[in-house]
Amino acid sequence: MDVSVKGQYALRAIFELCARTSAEPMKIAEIASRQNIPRKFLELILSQLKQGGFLASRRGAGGGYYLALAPDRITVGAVLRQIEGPTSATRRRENSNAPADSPFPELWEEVDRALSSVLDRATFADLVSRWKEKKSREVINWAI
Amino acid sequence: MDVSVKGQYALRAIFELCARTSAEPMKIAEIASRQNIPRKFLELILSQLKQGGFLASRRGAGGGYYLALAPDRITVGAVLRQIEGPTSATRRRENSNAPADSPFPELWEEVDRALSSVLDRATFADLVSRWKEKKSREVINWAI
DNA sequence: AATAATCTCTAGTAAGTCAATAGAGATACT
DNA sequence: AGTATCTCTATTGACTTACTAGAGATTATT
Repeated sequence: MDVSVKGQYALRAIFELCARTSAEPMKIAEIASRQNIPRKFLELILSQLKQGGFLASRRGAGGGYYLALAPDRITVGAVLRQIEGPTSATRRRENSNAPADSPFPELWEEVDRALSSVLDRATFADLVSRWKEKKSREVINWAI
Repeated sequence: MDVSVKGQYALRAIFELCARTSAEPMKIAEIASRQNIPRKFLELILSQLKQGGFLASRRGAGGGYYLALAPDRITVGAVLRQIEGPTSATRRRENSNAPADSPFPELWEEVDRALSSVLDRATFADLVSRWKEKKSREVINWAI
């Protein structure tokens, strides 16, 4: 399971937007600096996320990107599929010069199911709430 | 979960050796032709699998590669780690410019556990037996 | 001992992908 | 009008991947 840097940037960008309380558009430059992502690179990524229906945007002064879906409707798996293209299992099936009766295709399907059971269940609402909870626990520890 | 072509070749090569009944060394050229793998490329792969302790070899006439471990002691996960290098989770942790308190590391650990629960449990003994079973079912269907 | 068969080792390479950058263009607000 | 912002197309340098070449080392056979 390799997540490209681009994919990680995409996840962090969406997380940033989900963690915001306000629904105001957020500037590319602000997301970039808060998440430490090269700004011009992030532009490409956000536009791809908009294509995928995860984000929407407004141009001009006061513009920026905002969520097109509620955080509990966005999963990590869906975002990665949008950014990283067709799942590896699909690609594997396409140009395989393996003997027709190899035992591996079934194994790859098992792998995909296992992966999907994690990634397609993980919504950004979950991530945000788990993250907030964790932060509050840390604060408590500091107090001790 | 991307398995490189090299990794797939490695799996197919080991599978070929595990599916053999005889313990005689098998020539690189024979594995290559039976599994449809470029011969010179396979040489590199087999030598790497030998480094990893999965295979052993004998040179000269009548030489070839043979298993260094019983099929039920070789897992798909172990082979892939040997061929593809350090697991992606490890690499991710190394050069991450993400904010320190991002929620993703935990998710990646979950992913790795899910993946490992499939790949580190899948032995080549399993693969071979499932494959033989499947082949026999096919023969029965032909007879109908 | 000679020969042939086989693995082994070091290099090299063409094509592709990845991460990032550049800069001009379109749109929206004030 | 002027400025702030997203949008689109192209380009680039570094790296990786899949593969090839060829000489060298070892073993079996005759």
